[in-house]
Amino acid sequence: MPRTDMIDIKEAQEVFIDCLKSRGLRYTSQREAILETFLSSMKHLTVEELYALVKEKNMDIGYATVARNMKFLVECGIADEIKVGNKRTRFERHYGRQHHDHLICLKCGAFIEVHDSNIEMLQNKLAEANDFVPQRHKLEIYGICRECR
Amino acid sequence: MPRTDMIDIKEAQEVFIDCLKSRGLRYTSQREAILETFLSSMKHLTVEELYALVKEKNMDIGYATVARNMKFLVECGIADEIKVGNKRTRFERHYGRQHHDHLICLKCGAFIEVHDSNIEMLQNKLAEANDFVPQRHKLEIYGICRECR
DNA sequence: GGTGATATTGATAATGGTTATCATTATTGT
DNA sequence: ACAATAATGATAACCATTATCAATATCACC
Ligand SMILES: [Mn+2]
Ligand SMILES: [Mn+2]
Ligand SMILES: [Zn+2]
Ligand SMILES: [Zn+2]
Repeated sequence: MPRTDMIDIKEAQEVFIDCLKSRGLRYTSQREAILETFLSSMKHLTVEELYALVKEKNMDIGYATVARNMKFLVECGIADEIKVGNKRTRFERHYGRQHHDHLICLKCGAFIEVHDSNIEMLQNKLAEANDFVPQRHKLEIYGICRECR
Repeated sequence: MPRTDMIDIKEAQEVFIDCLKSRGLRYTSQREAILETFLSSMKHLTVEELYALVKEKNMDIGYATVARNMKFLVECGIADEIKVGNKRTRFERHYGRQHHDHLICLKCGAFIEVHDSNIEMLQNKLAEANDFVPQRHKLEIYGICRECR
């Protein structure tokens, strides 16, 4: 694991601990394991996948605990939810990252991260032109990735 | 109801009938009621809402029949599915309309239809730059609409 | 360190939307 | 009319998510 990731995890840990404290909540060993496993993976994980990863580290943990705490990570700004269709919700790191959108492969399910500030700018103009105050958006392009062709 | 909508419904009816025929399926009174009610509404409807509308026209019909046939309408290119978060799937007319995206109000749930060909063009370039063959996309901007401010 | 208050955990049940099942009814072609 | 096939609709099954709650762990305070 590269050093920068270690530093990121330490920082995120502090953010998480502060966020929990401000709500009268505690930083438990389960929460530490979930946070570290999540941030180390660098993938777009489901609760089930993360649950399996935490258990691999000979950590005895319950599915509900993982699910519950991923919600807290989202509320604390450390994780983001990704909902595609009716499939299981996935989570990705949010803290320390910039906004991005996704190209999603219909064959292998890969998430390719992209960003285009021109598109973002035009989106804001589009909202403004409709007297609409934008708060967030979701752009997903579905198709076939390089490897699947 | 404006005349153009009547014509639209007649056209869509033919498309639906042809699509059903090509699959060895039949055009029933329930399917007619679902199609006409759906196309007349001009809204982004859930199965439940459409089910209620069909029943209002003193049509005795089952929920499963509405749900099943909305799937057929999608497969026949007459309707489009809209899935936002984990909320119930909504349907809108597809046949005879051009592609558009949505501004979605977080307060009242309104769907404002928008289109920006520059954004669409940039999306295609973005996909191409990543060696990705786009097939479809979903752009949703969440915020507060004019009426809710 | 002991104590009472409060939060956490994890097994399991409940929920809610969607889809499948299947006996009954309707339609079709001959 | 008959046999074949599809459609319907009540209900059950499914599945991801969320709620419940008894048992356990942690905290603040003395
Ligand atoms: Mn991502
Ligand atoms: Mn629309
Ligand atoms: Zn792929
Ligand atoms: Zn609104």
